[in-house]
Amino acid sequence: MSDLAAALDVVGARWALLIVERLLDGPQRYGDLQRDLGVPTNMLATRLRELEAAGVLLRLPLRHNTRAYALTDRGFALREAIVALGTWGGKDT
Amino acid sequence: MSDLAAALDVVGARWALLIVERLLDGPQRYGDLQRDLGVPTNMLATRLRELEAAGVLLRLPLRHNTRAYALTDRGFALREAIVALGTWGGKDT
DNA sequence: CGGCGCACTTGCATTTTGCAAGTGTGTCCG
DNA sequence: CGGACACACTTGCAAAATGCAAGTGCGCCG
Repeated sequence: MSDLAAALDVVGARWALLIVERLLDGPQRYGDLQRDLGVPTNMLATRLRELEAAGVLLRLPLRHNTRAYALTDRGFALREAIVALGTWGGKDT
Repeated sequence: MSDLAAALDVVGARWALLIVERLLDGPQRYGDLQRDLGVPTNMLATRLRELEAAGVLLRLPLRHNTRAYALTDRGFALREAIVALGTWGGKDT
């Protein structure tokens, strides 16, 4: 399996890279991600579980039933790829 | 819609980036892509149509019922993003 | 102790993906 | 001339992913 295929296995699913992009700005709570990205709640829950299992992000308990999601080092390492893709998507030519 | 979302709209579908990666090495024929990537034939046909419509690649007729697929400039511009993702995917830490 | 906000889960409908088999067409071999 | 073949797909259907809407559990605040 190529390196690219390995990467897509982790962050190739729908919404995954958008979630990571949002977390590049710092930890976010579930409701924030949901409202900012417009992602369906069940998909968000599923992706957060997968990305946590993949070591891309982790859960920070805040209060009782409130927590934040933050990128790990591995997660922050996606910044270059995300910036490159964003740059490409922004060019209309 | 963010730049990243715009990019994923074009190359976010399954197999799309793998097809583009393969074409970075130069034009390839349908059967080559199919065998090299192991992508189902109906998905390959669909993706090639979408990527052509998006201006990422184009069809080069070779002979009778033989053609090659080659990246456009817009397609080659994905190289940086693909390399970045591949690098990320290759790191085990 | 009753209602609220937050972080989810659950139950389907819809869409996407995948497998396997079939189609059309031009070339090659006899 | 005719039949087998390679190539580039298409088609039919099953399985999996995605999406919508409503529901659940649980501390907290009044």
